[in-house]
Amino acid sequence: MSIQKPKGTQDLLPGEIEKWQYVEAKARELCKRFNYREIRTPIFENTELFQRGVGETTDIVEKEMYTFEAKGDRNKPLSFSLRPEGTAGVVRAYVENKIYGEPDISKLFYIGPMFRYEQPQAGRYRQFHQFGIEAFGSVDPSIDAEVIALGYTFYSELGIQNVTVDINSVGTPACRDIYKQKLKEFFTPVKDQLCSDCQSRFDRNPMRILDCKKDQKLGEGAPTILEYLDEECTVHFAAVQEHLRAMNIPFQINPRLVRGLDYYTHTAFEYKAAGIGAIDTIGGGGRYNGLVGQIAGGNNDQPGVGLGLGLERTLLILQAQNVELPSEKLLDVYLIGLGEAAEKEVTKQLQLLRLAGVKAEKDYLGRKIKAQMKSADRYKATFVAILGDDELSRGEITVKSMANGEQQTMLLEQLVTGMLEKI
RNA sequence: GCGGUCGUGGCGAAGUGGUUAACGCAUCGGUUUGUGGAUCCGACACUCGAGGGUUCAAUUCCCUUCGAUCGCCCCA
Repeated sequence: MSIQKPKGTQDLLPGEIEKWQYVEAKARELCKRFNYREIRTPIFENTELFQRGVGETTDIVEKEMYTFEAKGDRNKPLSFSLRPEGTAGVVRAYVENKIYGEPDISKLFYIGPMFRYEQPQAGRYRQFHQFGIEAFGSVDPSIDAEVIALGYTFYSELGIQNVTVDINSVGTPACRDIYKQKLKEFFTPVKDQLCSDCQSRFDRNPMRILDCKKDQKLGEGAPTILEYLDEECTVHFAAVQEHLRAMNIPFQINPRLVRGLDYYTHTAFEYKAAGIGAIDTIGGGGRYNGLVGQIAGGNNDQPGVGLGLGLERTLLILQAQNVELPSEKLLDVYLIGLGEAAEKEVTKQLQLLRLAGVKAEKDYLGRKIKAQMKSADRYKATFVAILGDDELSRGEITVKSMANGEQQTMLLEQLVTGMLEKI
């Protein structure tokens, strides 16, 4: 058996990659309009960064990281991990490069691969790609709303329909502690009836029980976090909604929305769309006040808010909704040379055309003219230019339109300018 | 980590315990000695994911393994 790609990874081949390029170009262009600037951070980081940043007890850190040892000191080898998400690395770079020292708030975006050791299924891979943004330095609710709006705009400008935005406030750690206590009290009488997963969630993270599909009924009537938000959190959450309404971003409040990463405070949100098997979340994010300080080691704490969107999921939804992405034609002109002298001239003209910006191609398999015509047709070339000995001797070339079959003769020396006019 | 389904040429897809593994698409060649998208003709799998077992005989039965896919958990 020849070597195969690792499970859960994929080769993006010509034919498919154009869609990726289009989607990524959309992301970059959108970020320009919203004034977010690109940042590229390493694909692996010290394992500790993710342990501290993502959260020691999250599934991601507990069982989904690709961690490896590297040479360090004899006694203390270094432990690195492939990044399972984008925020921790960006926060690290923000702190390490003292970007907080700049006068304005920092608005950054990234596009790149992430890695999680999980069982693949529809819309889930071990190497997947995210487009994400992070805004550091402001607690203003309008920036929460801006982040949500950027993600929503991304989907809508790609032509994706029926994306819903769920938002919630997960408060501060202080209100969350009170709420978790109340939640435990609520579930205590029925604790034995909870599923085994939820039994363990009861102690570790009771908020997750509300997410459980099996225990929906038991969770009915449970208190919501919104009832336990303090004054500041309530005001912030209301203001985020105001700004969303002002921007005409549709949303719904989902008090049961809990995210899988520990670092969120205040705003949490998810984008959902149907069409990828059992998966409906295509992106999400939230505010993470305190995370920067935690990663910086207590100094230079700065508030932040961001999002991460799954690119595979975006493409799957585009496919599910039959969205046609604009595609570029491959060739303007296909050159056919008949005979040795003509072929040499074709090589010369090919280069001249390419230098002039014309997408041009020729045959490299020694095929007959008919086969070359077919090849030109497959490439969807707009024109075919045929050069035989007789044309060559007159210093001319025959140019044929593949759309209507019309042919005309051009002077060889005018081929480049002629093609530039036609395309 | 657990469970379901699947694995035949570039792609799609039949098939059977036994000396030629259908068919369709695509490709290549010819019909048209310099012209595509139509028709017709022809070519194209020492081989049925890999390894092992049962058998006189296995692509077809059994086991293992790898992979794909879908789902659970969780998430992008």
